[in-house]
Amino acid sequence: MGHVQLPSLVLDSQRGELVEATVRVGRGGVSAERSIVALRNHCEAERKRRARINAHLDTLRSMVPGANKMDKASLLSEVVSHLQELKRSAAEASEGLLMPTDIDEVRVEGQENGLDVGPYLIRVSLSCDYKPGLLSDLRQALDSLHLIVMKAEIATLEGRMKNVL
Amino acid sequence: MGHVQLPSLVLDSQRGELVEATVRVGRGGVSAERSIVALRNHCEAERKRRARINAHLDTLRSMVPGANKMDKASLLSEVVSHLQELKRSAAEASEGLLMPTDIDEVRVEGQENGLDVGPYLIRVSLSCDYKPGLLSDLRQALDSLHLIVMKAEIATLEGRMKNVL
DNA sequence: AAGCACACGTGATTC
DNA sequence: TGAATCACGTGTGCT
Repeated sequence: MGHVQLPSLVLDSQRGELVEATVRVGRGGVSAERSIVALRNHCEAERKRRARINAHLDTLRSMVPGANKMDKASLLSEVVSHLQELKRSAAEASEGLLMPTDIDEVRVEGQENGLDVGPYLIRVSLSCDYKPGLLSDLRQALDSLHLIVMKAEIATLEGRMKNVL
Repeated sequence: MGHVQLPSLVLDSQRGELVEATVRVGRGGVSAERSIVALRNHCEAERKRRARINAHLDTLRSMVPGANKMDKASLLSEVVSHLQELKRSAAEASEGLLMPTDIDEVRVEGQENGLDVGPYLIRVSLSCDYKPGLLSDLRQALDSLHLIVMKAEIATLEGRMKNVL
């Protein structure tokens, strides 16, 4: 297991000086073979490794909108979220480009919240020819159904409208 | 600086047992104050922290296509690449309207109508982070300028909004 | 003081 | 064998 055991070398007590620990186990000096220089290489390599990792971590911080000055764990968590979000919106953006079409469509994907009654989420997407006042009509219909719109994406293209709520 | 210095406590040599190092510096035992339990809490907290980070790292591994069994640095590098790639494809997925994703922008392309005064057409496109009430603010601004909106295209994507009038 | 977060040096493991 | 990666315990600083 990874413990501190039989420290054959001790570092400094002053300025990064490596000192041989006076340890004699059984026969002759097993330690202090040529290790001092090897150890230096080792821990310097490790430092370089940490630098690489932290560098990538920093570039991630710069790419994620609000993630500046977040601790390492939260940053990674945020990166995961953003990655999911981008994958999702990328998928449905390429699908939204096939702007459906000549036919009008209303699709409802609901997902229960765990409670039999009470709040649950549905996702409705509709696309049709746009006409003035359509949005307020939609809003009225939503209100009459006691639905609260959490997030809306509206796109109009060439007189067609797609609406994802 | 962060070195190993004057180890007042030594761990195990066997099964996670904490042993006081017989160190007497000058006057009386400065070490072994209340440290044993505090140290336990400390290193256990640190272990939990590492667990969180590595957990997120693992979920990242599962999300990135070919990044299974990559070392930590390469994984993060790959995550950066994929994040850029997704941002790019998400941006150009909005196709006809290529949303300038990073910077806010207001562009006005005016074209005279032939008359020096009187009605003329302008085409304004703006993109910025979306916030509630932004649309009505925009409408108010337009009204105060005595502008009539002939045609509007509105698209929202990932909290960004593009607006062509 | 008491908690968290980070960088460090080092033992173990793998190729 | 060295080189490279990881997990660990610890020192240190910030709050």
